[in-house]
Amino acid sequence: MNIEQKLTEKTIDALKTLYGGEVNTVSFEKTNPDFAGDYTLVVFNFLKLSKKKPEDTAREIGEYLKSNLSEIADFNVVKGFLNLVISDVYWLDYFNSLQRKENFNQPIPANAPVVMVEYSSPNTNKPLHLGHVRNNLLGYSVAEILKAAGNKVIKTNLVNDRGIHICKSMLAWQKWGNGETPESANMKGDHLVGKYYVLFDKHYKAEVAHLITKNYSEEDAEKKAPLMLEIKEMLLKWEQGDKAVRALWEMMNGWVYKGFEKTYAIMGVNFDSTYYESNTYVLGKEIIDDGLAKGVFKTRADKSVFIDLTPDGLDEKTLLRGDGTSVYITQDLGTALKRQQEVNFDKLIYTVGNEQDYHFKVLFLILNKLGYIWSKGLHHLSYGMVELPEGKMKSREGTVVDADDLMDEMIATAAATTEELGKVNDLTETEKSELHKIIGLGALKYFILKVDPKKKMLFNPAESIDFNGNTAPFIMFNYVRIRSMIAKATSADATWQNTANTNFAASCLLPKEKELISKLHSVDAIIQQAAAEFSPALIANFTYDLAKEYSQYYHDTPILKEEHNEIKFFRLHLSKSVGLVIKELMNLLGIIVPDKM
RNA sequence: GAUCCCAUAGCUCAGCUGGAUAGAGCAACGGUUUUCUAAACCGUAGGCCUUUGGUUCGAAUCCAAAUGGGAUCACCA
Repeated sequence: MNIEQKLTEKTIDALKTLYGGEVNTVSFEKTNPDFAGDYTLVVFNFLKLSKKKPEDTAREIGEYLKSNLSEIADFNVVKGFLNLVISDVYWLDYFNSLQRKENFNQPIPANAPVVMVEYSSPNTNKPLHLGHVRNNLLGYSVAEILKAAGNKVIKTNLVNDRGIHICKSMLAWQKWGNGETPESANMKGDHLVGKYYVLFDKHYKAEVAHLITKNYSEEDAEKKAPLMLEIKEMLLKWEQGDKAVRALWEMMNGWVYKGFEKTYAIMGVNFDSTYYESNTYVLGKEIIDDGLAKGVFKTRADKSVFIDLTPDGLDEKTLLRGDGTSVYITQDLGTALKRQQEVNFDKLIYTVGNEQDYHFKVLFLILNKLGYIWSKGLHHLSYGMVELPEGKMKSREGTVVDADDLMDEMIATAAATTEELGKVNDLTETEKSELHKIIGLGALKYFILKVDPKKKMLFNPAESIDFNGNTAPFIMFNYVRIRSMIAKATSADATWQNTANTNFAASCLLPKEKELISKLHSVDAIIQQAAAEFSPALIANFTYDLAKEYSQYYHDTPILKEEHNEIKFFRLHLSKSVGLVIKELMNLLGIIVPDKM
């Protein structure tokens, strides 16, 4: 039982003994740094029970706790706030018992909940941009956090590899590509395909403009433009399985996959399974029949199937076209059912931007109405858009920040900064470039993940991402100092590692040391909270706080230079623990920490 | 027209399950290095927590409205 649970339990006892009150739960908070103490109980809520002044109530509870809990060294009362001072002995004992494991990926019990995390879900007509980067980093990190919190996690990707937008780049390449390939163009496959997607749009817009000069309405021009007609025909051929179209489709998608693989590899994300919409888009018919049989869905005169959600404050939603073909939501219904049948998940997390809030609301509601109990386990991890100073990114208007370019720039900046500081000249070129990658990508990942996923975030390309302050390089820097110090200590005298801290006098514990131990004490709770809220930002901000505390400690406190071995060894052990925790928490964000920098 | 989301320092963000004097980083200004990695540390300055009303012993936090910003409401995905 940890100290918070003990406090809660004894406080409930205190209220019963002192005032005869039955209370189910009380909550403590960390004492405000301006006051003496570790935990604070706000007693205003108990005045009805005590029928006494706040100060008296607080004092009486304080006295009860002090005499019934050996961990409490002292207490003080300020107005209605009861500040409890936990004894140094408790913190030191806790630290001694803390056998911090090397990483959080402990064996997961066989009966652990199965959680599927879907993320990335790219279109195969253009390269990934900053918006996708946020999606990928979030999905990957949330999956890792869920693992650390004791879940069986399956990372999954749903690739949008078909549809009219895919045909656009295909047609453009066919018309104007002259057989260009990624090799001949010396270009990543996804970028090459993206080039033709943009090219299509350019020609298409020209056609539309031309038709408008011939007195077509804008709407008509968009529909009648020759390229639009060709595209529709191509899509139809694709659906009919036309050999030539399919071959072109497979070739160009192949290019894109090769490109994506590279991007994923450098980004450091991965998947346990991948679904392709070209396979899943026909799914869902089963569900349609089921819904019709249950009377949840209805049929219109033209044979299209829909559900009336107006009683739920939503609209009518079409689920199947009149010609019997699937729409987006049909496929999602089918894919959800298929996944449930295949992996029997307890939870399925969809990492998708908040522009699709309505879609997922409808999707979950429909599954619920169909009586699928498992639909309660579905969750839309809805994240905010990444905006540029001039607004939202738009692929077609070219106002996107390309993922590959951005990562390259980050690595280049990291390289320049590292060279300038010149602290790692003993590394080989290979080691150096690996280090630049770790620092540059770490900075980018941290920059994105430290923001609450639910909120939109702003990225200003003109201002480069910081390497100082609340950043990954700062956190890494503290880790590296610890590593360096420990290496020195060990090469001088390795015995410290085997020395327990049992002889260390609690009276020597510095306030900062107590704070650091208290911080380590709350790591597990933070991980659980981050898992419950699907929020890597909580991990990021906690890790920064820890690193900052440590940085101050490191600055103010002699460690290697401490003369008394007992104290020196304790400080080394404390530093080592902080280092391990930093490493583990950063890994949950998908960030690697270097040994030198 | 309807629904949903957002508003905290010059900028980017924490804090939001109600609690004490609202915190970081960047940018600005000043200081710290013969001593464990200065990508650091310390200090100064910077706030009507968009506004108004309500609930409460107590509101940045909960509720309502207003204002401003964003998104969504396809037989598109």
